[in-house]
Amino acid sequence: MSYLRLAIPSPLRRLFDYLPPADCDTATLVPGIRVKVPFANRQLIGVLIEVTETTDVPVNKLKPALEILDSTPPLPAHLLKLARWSASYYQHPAGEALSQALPVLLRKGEADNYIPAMKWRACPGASTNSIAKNASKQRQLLQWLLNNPAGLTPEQLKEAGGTKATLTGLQDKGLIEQFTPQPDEQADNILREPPLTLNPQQQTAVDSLSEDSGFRSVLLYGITGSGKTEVYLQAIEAQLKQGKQALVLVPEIGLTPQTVTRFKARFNVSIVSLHSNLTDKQRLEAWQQARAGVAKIVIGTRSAIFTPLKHPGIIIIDEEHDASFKQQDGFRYSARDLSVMRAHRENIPIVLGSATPSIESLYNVQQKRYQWLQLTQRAGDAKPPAFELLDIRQDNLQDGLSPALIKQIGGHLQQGNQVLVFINRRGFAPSLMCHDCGWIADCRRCDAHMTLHRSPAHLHCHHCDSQRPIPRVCDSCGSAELKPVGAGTERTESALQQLFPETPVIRVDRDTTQRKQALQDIVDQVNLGDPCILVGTQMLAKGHHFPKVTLVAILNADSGLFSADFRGMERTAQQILQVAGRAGRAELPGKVVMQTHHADHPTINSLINEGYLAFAQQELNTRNSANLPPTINCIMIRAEARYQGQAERFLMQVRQQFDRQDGKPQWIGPLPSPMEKRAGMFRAQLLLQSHDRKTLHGLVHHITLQLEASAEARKIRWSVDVDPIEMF
DNA sequence: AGCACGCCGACT
DNA sequence: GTCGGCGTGCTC
Repeated sequence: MSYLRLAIPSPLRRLFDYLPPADCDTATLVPGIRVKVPFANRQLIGVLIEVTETTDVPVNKLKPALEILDSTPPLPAHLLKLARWSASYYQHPAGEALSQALPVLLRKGEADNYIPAMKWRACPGASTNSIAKNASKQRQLLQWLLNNPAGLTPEQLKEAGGTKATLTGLQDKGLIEQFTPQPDEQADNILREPPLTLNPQQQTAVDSLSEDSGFRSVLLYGITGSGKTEVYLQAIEAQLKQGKQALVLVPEIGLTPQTVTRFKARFNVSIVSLHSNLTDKQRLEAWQQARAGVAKIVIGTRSAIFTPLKHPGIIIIDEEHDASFKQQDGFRYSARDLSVMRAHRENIPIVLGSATPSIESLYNVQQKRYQWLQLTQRAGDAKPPAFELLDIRQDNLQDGLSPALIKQIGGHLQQGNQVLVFINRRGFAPSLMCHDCGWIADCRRCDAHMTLHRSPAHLHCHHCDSQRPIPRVCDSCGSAELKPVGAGTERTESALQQLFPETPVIRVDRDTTQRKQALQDIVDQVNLGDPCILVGTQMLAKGHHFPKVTLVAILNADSGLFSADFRGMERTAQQILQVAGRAGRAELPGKVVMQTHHADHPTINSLINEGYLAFAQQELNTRNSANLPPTINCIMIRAEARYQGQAERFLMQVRQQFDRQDGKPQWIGPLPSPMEKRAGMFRAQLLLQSHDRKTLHGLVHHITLQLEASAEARKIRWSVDVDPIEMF
């Protein structure tokens, strides 16, 4: 008798055996296919791990599977293996990890039958001359098709302004036709526009990535404006010429239409972008096109790491330091680290690119695990920005702005330039305080103050999203003297608008860019070039170029300096350089002014005087001597529970049960999380560290299996975070 | 994680 | 009377 051993999407860390469905020839079943099964009182989609002849479960407990959903596995064998490996590395139940590697529709049991989409192309010998002069739409569309001999999808034509009527019109004239693209067909001209000329450093990088020597992991350090993207494009070009595909991962906010446009402008091949507002159906189709080899370039965020490629050629991780490559809940994998593993297994090169590489990746270079490539020259005559630390200890700040800064902003505006003001806080003010008794409006579900918003007016907790009206009087003493304390983007915006009434002040944060096109409209408006002040958060720091900005002001440069998280310093440095990178492009020299209470802080000074690499080396030394990652391996066990102390007590029991007291691995905690109460739950954490990864992982594997079986552990929510990047 | 079962409080 | 709050148990 044969049994089906399946991975089921449930939090249980084991496989489940089933009887084959009636009249099923088990000899034809391949690992990786999906099987619909009854599980408790519902139906789930499992993935076949193996067909076995034995089972440890009493045979009368086995249920028959309901349906075999695939004849061939949706996920190719090597990705199935990668997904299983990552489940074990990140200590997550295999069934859930496997399920997350599939597009949503396949998880739900949808058929995996890929019908290649028909494309349009111009008929041989077609020319715009045979179109009537007044049929400008048809003329335009035919010209566009003539420029794209590889053909265009109906979606692409719609984007270009093609309607059903224009297409049928052209088809009736025998000028265009529909055809089924062949997956492996090689476009004659891969390039749509000629590549840019490379400087020697870029050339070295492209050459190194194009040589045909299989797996290589490369850290590409490229300062802002040094042309990293051009290196990516030409490295991809080399792969496309060999009929291979490229996978490009970008941070969550990096996947903008402009990013994709740049790739589409360069290449005459099918490019799919797995952005967040695709429907599940579109996502599945894009995934299938990549697997079939039709889509030559796949651009996506973290989850795109499991996209199958028929002819893998290269993987690129842009802004590799970005935290969004690590999933922060559930299956806590790092797409960046997994992609190195994937490239290794597929024997292809991988590029990790950044102007501010993570300390881990720099360490990997020093350990000779990654190859080092650098781009240190800016294109054209662009000069790096000049930094100034503005000591605000003695200053009377006006809505968070020092007099010296206001003066400088005025100066740059007067010269007809633009100013960017960076403040990493949304809302009007981070708190609302009673002037008479000191009471502060707090969130009822979190250990946090409520943020005051003015448009629309309300109190908002940025940790649990709860909202309430602004109280008219103090909760504690009844006084009406409630004062906003501190400044966020809204307050900075209104203060600057009052100071510079003639100049448009444009706020860019999550609240002003909710509408789909909003950010793009702002970028377009700013790049018209008229003087203006941009006020914004993170959003301003990534990806967008503002050539006319000559002054970047960072209002709270200190914010991450004394963070509870040891990565605070690294984050701060990366953020400063990211924002600074917005200024001083092209012919206009840029200046970065940072307001600080710690103008003599040695780390900040070394960052701005000696540069990022010198800073990073110091940081790495500090980490090394303090026994912190990346020189040591970490696993965090977190817990959250309804009552105070409950999570901490639970973790204390875990430690007592599993700490062998021999000092390896090292236990730190349990401790309440830095914000103990969040969204109504009390949280605690227990950290395990060791230089010996095998021992560490072995112990935690043992712990998770024990916890899963324990009745005590079922009363609270616990999770395991391997290689955590947020320490709370 | 879901989902059902089951046992107590406040509603039409 | 019963609707629904969440503790407990189970998943081949």
